[in-house]
Amino acid sequence: MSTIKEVAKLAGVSPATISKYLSGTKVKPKNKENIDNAIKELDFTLNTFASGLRTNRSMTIGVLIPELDNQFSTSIISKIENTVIKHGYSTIICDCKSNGALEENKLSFLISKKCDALVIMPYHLKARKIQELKMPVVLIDRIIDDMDCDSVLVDNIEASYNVVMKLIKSGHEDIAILCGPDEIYTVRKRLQGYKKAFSDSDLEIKNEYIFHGEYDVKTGHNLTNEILKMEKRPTAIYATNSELTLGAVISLSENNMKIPDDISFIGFDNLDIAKVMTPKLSVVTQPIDEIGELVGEILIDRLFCKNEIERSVKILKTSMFMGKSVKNLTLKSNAEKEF
Amino acid sequence: MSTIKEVAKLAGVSPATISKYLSGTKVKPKNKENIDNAIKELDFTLNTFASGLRTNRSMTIGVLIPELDNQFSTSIISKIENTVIKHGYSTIICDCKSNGALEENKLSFLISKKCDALVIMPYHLKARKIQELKMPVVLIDRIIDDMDCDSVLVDNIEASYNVVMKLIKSGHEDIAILCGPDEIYTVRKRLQGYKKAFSDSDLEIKNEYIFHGEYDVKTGHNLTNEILKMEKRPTAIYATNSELTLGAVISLSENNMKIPDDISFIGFDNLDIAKVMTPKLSVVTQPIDEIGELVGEILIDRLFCKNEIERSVKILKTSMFMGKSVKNLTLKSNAEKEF
DNA sequence: CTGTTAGCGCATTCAA
DNA sequence: TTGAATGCGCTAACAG
Repeated sequence: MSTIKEVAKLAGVSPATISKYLSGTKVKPKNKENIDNAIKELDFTLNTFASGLRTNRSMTIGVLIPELDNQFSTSIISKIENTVIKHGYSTIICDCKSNGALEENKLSFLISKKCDALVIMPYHLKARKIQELKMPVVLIDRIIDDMDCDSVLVDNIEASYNVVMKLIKSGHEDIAILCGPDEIYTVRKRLQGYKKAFSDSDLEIKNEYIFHGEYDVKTGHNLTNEILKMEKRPTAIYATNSELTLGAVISLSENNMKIPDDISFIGFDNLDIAKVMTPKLSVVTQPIDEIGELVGEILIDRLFCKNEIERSVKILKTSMFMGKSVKNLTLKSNAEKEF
Repeated sequence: MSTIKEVAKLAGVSPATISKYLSGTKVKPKNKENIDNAIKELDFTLNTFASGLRTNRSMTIGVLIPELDNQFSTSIISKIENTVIKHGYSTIICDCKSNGALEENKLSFLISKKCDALVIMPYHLKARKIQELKMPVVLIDRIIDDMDCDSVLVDNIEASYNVVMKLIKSGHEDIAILCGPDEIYTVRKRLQGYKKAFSDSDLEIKNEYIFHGEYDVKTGHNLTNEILKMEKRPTAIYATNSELTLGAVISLSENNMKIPDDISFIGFDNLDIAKVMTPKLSVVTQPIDEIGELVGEILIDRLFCKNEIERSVKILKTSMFMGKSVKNLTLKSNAEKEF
């Protein structure tokens, strides 16, 4: 590996000039040419250790997520990368495999790598742990009330509320909801929206229709199997994330339950299969691109403006992809309308 | 951030002693105690920049994969992490979003981060690029013949060969194969196995049944739609990776094609849905855990034994998960047997 | 616009 | 077993 010194010698200038040139300072056109040639000649790249040691910056952004194998996370990461790369930053991605202990390990790792900022989609991470961090942090999918930390998330309560209201308006009262672990912020919020819709409609919330498990395919599958065995089976199922949705759909298909004739269904997240299934699945969709871009922009703001910027909490709206997976129970005629 | 110097002062020893202690050298029991206390007291961690600058090692392993959102990749990464972490190494994961240019960028990034070794699951990366790397590299899913580089992969030819033989023995002669882009090593090998099975069976290879596209869900979906529109439709479809399999299955379901009655099907990779679909899907399964562990072990060997170790090329066997997605055309009786 | 100087925090000599 | 001295490659002050 060649050093700045060697480049300097070859280009006939001082090492400091090379360093400055590399960080954007103007140099004489002739020097520029010489330097460029020397760099190419020696195949020179900055030693990130030395540079980091001096500046205490790594030009990297750490990303900590619960699961790598999740389209929601990876799409957002993709967008974040696109944004920050324009400003010279790269990302280091860590997942904690939905494991609380590993989550803390990985957080330490990102800190030890001297990331300049972090993006965290918390799994079990305690608010206090996040508060202790002495660097810019942007949270995804979670808000910490008494903390000055940027957040980007969707209005999970409203998302669920809209889903359940839609079902209620279609005549459903027995609506099962598939939830993840209660420790996760989005799980609580999505359930909250479900309950609110019932309250606002003066309907009873039936706890036997509220199901909890992991945020994974197997859980969606098992819980749906359970539901189908219930004596008083619900007329609709609402799955609150992509894995639960996938698992539920598989179970329904296995059990020869036709959507929406035998049971109505609304899922969550921008799943490939939602749009290609027959009938198309109605799902809550999150503005993934917008989330990723916002996170990227907030990061860049924080990194470039040392001066205090106001805390930025962005709560985005979800939308619904309307398939044909909900049966309208209020239409008693033959001309039953589905949407 | 505290430094070794501060720890040294607090512990009443010299910085050098701290450094040595941290890298495993024995110290007086009393000193050990003092040092431990001081480290805890100051919440000290090594500065990776300074340490790296001095040693030229980062204790990290770079992992470069085509897609983050792919269970095959992420499961392997998971296993690799489990292995190397025991030896003090961490991983930095990069994906190139199935984009050749990005793949080279990310490779440069990993190099600039001074990774001590790389694991690469190549997308479009040229063999020459890999050869130029001045560090241990373990390839997954690819072998480079005239290069002294460790590889771990499965016998892709055999995997396909077995699939197609199984179909042929069940009386199928018109077998469509869904392939990814021809530039990818596994794509060529899997097609090769397909062709070999035909040759060995003295059957004609029909090029109209060989389909190429991306390794993604949409391609699987579109190609299968195409197949179903063919005048002379094949009696079986073989999808050569997980995304193609998923896409194909969705298309078949949309088109009300019953597996295996209307068409036989064999997929690829350890898909969640394969085992829960009705009927269960027959798929080629790769020994993911074994691959990950082998890669991890090879890495550790390379990193700890500077002396030349022999090149390690591990070619693992795939197996088949036998569902009920293949119809036996040779049985003309009512008692048709499926497997 | 450019060069000189100094030191970031650590690991490694070498000597004790 | 420990400590003093040195320099890894770079950047930031400062002076020119």
